[in-house]
Amino acid sequence: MTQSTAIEPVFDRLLQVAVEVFAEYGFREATVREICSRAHVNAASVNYYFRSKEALYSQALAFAFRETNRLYPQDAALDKSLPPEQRLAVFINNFLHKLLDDSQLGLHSKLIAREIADPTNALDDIMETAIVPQIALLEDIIRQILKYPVDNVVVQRCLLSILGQCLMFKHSRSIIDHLYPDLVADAAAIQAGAEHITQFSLAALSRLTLPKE
Amino acid sequence: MTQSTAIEPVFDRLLQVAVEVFAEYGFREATVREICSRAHVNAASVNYYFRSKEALYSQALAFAFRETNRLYPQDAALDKSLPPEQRLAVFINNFLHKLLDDSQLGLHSKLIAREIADPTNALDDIMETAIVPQIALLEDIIRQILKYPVDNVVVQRCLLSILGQCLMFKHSRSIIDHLYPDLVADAAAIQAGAEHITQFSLAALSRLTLPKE
DNA sequence: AATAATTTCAAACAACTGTTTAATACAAGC
DNA sequence: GCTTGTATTAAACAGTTGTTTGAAATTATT
Repeated sequence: MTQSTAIEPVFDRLLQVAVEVFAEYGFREATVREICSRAHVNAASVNYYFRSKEALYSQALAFAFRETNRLYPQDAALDKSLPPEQRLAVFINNFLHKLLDDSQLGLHSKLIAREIADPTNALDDIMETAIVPQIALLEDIIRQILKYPVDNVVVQRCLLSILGQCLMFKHSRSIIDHLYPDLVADAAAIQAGAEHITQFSLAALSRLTLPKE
Repeated sequence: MTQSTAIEPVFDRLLQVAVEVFAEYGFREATVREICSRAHVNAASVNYYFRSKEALYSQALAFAFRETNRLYPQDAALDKSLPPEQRLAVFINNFLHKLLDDSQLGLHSKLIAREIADPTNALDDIMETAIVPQIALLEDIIRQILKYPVDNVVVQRCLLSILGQCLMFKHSRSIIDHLYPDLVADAAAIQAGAEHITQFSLAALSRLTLPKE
């Protein structure tokens, strides 16, 4: 009897290839035959090891989340002894690299971005375990930067402002590549992008702390 | 008697229904039969009036762009006699309403957002006519706000920061609905969101004008 | 080595896809 | 009337999809 945690070559190969293909084509356009072909296994293997294409997708999505958080842990951002401005810088830099990594990890985040932009039933399972904690972390950092107690809604809107700047690079990549191809050319460009978002956001946050007229 | 009937020609009905269905399901998952069924026409009509499903999609996408720009023209943002801060406020407010409109227009922008997040061949045609002018407008506004001549890259990054905050509401709607459902509840919430993004961005821009290191 | 359990495989299945076809309905013009 | 061009229709087509099947190959257990 096979469990989901069992270590089997074919099982693992299918999972990894599934992330690739689902990221490239999306759930519907990706075909079981393509996945099996790339994994060099018979076309019936998906239904043998996983129950169905949908179950494979669900597991591939969970796998992608696990991998991104394993390879880019948010340790430094979690360290509450650091000044919150620095924690924000680390968070953004980490997050952006996670999104734009050219290696296999880029595929992970591509799959995740697809799921967020066009959710399937699998998103609900992921939301609580993988997304909410990240959001809570960023919320905590923002609240510390704002210092003075502010309305929850203000914190939430600032969070969306920061997150939106980062996700822009993933969700609207087609536009960026067309308009400003140099902006995401290499690792240095990503670093520079992260620094800009950090500066932009810190500048905005520091202004919001001042009482307005 | 056929002339006095209020129903629109088959061609127009197909185009409108196509926007609906493509926005709801995406290009691949949307079926010709579903579109024809909702339009109450025979399944062969798509190939009769349009050449193919792909050609229908291309025309539906162009139609969606035309509609959004017709119903939410950027007149005020174009008015160079206004102070740039006010033009930015108008631009963002306009853009956000365009994205989050609950009416038929919401479908238009949903279709567009799909295309941007997961481009097909149809995007290239749209890019020059519909997207580039909007970008150029926003670039112009930002450059005026920054006052002092700055590197093009700085302007570009600020533009992406602002655009990203807006598009967040469209591309990551699933997350927002899950975490902060009240933030996009009604027209007032959208207005408040636009005001936040404007304040957030103006605060950041005014800080960036100061010489740093 | 013999038996049992598991894994692999080619083939078939049933449902669905976009598209084509060929017959029909219908209007306008002569 | 008839002809002509357009519009609509049901049916069929050809291809792809996820999934199932049942036999063969492989591995594990005794």
